[in-house]
Amino acid sequence: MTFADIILDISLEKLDKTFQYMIPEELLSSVHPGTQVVIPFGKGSRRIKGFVVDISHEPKLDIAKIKPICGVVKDSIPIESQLIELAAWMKKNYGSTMNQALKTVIPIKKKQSIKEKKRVVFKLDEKMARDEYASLMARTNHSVAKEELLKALMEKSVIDWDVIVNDMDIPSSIIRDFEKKGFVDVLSDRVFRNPVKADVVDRADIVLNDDQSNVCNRIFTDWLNGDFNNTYLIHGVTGSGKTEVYMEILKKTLDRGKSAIVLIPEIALTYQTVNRFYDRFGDKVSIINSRMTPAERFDQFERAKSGDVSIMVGPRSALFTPFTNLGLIIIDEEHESSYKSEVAPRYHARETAIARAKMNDATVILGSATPSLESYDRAVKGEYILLEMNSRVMERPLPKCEIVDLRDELMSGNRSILSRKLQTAIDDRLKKKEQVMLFLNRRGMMGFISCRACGHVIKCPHCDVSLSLHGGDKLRCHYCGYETQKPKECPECGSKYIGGFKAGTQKVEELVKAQYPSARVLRMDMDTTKGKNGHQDILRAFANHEADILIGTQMIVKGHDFNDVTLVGILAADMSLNASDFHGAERTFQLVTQAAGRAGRGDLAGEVIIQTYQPDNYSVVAAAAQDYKAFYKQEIAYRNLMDYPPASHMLLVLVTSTVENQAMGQAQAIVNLLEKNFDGIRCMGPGDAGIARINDVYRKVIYIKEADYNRLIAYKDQVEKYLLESKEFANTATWFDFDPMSGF
DNA sequence: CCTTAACAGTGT
DNA sequence: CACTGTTAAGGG
Repeated sequence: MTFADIILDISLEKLDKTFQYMIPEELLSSVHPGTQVVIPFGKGSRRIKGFVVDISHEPKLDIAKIKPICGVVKDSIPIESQLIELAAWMKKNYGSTMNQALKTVIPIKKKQSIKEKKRVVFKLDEKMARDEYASLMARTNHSVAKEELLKALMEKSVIDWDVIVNDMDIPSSIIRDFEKKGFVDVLSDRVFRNPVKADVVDRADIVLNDDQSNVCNRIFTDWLNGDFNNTYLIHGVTGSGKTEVYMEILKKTLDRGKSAIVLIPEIALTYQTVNRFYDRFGDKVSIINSRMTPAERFDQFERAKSGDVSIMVGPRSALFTPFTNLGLIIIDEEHESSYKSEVAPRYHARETAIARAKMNDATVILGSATPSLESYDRAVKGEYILLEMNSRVMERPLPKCEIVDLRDELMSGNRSILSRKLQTAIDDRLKKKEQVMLFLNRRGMMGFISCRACGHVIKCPHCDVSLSLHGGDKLRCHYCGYETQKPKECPECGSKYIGGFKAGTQKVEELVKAQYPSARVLRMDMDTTKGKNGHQDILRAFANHEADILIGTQMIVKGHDFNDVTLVGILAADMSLNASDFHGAERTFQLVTQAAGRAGRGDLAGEVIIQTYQPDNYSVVAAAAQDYKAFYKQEIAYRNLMDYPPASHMLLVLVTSTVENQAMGQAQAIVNLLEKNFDGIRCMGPGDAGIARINDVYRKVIYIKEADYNRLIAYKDQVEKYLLESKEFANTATWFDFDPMSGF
């Protein structure tokens, strides 16, 4: 016996529960998640349409109460079907409940968001109306409400639904009654919030350079040959003009009568970026962002569904724009970790975009100056089509990069955060009235230990990632749980200058202000950007040259072009390098490359100074040379050697509990279960998570490496099944993350 | 969401 | 009593 969970109207918040129906034998093959079906509903078993969201074999209630599905709706498959299918795919591939997946994919209409304005139109002529009124009054006990409504309609033949229900205090059932009797029609027109008004500036004058037109031509040729469902990776150096390429391809997509989704990292979703799309495509473009209310976002999706707009620009969640004729998905800055969801289902926008594109025979374009290793590897293997753009627009030269060895600074007695080289360079720029950006990468720093004399970093002997400091004197590996005492002196050179690297943007700001009292300094980090537009205000102030030096974290790397910036200082490239997960080198390369790309955007040539304790590290060297291929070669060798993604896939299982040994017990039980059931499985852990305790909730992690993604799914399914059955560690919560992007 | 059933209210 | 209006619950 097979059953289907069916949802009636997904977008309605109050009706978001599913109803179970039986699938008749003959429909078994045609019913799957996403299918639209006709079902008998309610007491009279009236026929209504619904969507299948899940298939199961156990009845949830008395089998006698379960009705069978009447049939499958064949023609005109609505967009919801597709999105539900996508949700089912996400559930399977990333692990979550079907409900979580559905909520990710389809925004719920909140009660207050009555975006429909209904009008009641009177259909009776004067004579009929008077007759009806007379017969109503002639009744021994006439209905006051009906009388009132009839009278009102005789005076004014069109009345807003809201006015009748709220102001006149007449129940909606009476209007429905009138409608059934044919007295009135209920019409509804849609009013959308926040419609974009913009004029198209036809910029026919834009001429693409050779690289740019080669990329466009390649894709257009494929399209001409009817070859739409490809994934392209555009690898273009910083400043190579990827956006113009996107514009051309978008235009062609619209010409084909198709719609497009453009994903941009939230942090780059500034007024400036979005304006470029408005300028080119006017009100065919809509955007969504995280500051919008759910109702506003819902409206933008509705506009897309109705064909009102054809291009949706937004962060990860814009991927689920309900376009019925999707032809193109662009993911800009493809390597950004914000494309990975932090909540279940922990989907990656890249994979999910490819899955959605497959359903629509659509094209996916990934763009980056520093592609993720996963993507580049797939491009090298031919899974994606690699398109390179090596020249910068206007032939601007790449900035001059210099690596400064911080160990030398220490040896010469300079204990400052700023190297002597950087200090003189800043002096020089201040004199010339040019601008300086100082970049401090603090994220992902989880208390690694390094030697300030020789730069040696203490690593796990089993996992080759940095060990983290715990409780002052213990070092621990976040992957396998390996633990050791913190050494008193450097095991390499014997120096006693060994410890954590402690410096925040605030400290740097103080220092810079003290050293350059005449300079105007701006700081940009989590603290200074709390306000609604804090972000933009600071960037705008800096762009207007209201400050000479901008100090910040990753935030300053994206968004704006500052023409007067001729010096970029990267204070400690090691910070991200030694984050305790295997992405360290990749992230460092990306950050240094992107930060360096900020210099020399205008007419003046740029200079970049990279400070590091590990000047020979390939990620620093390659970034300084803006040489992605060299970096890729080194890094992929490391990943292959250690069997980290993309060489293999990884599944992270996180077990949390307020009781530490509950969490540990559950985690151990999961490992035991998997090792018993799957021969040769490679489980690491359980160990403490990177942050071992948050708000008194203990966090234990298990990592599993496996080349075959489907086997990882099988492991997850096995664990999920066990979790449903076992009650031994009831006080714990467990979730999964496939190919995690950040440490835990 | 829509339907229904049960309950409260009203005029004669 | 006959009928209408109101409200809350149920739907598989």
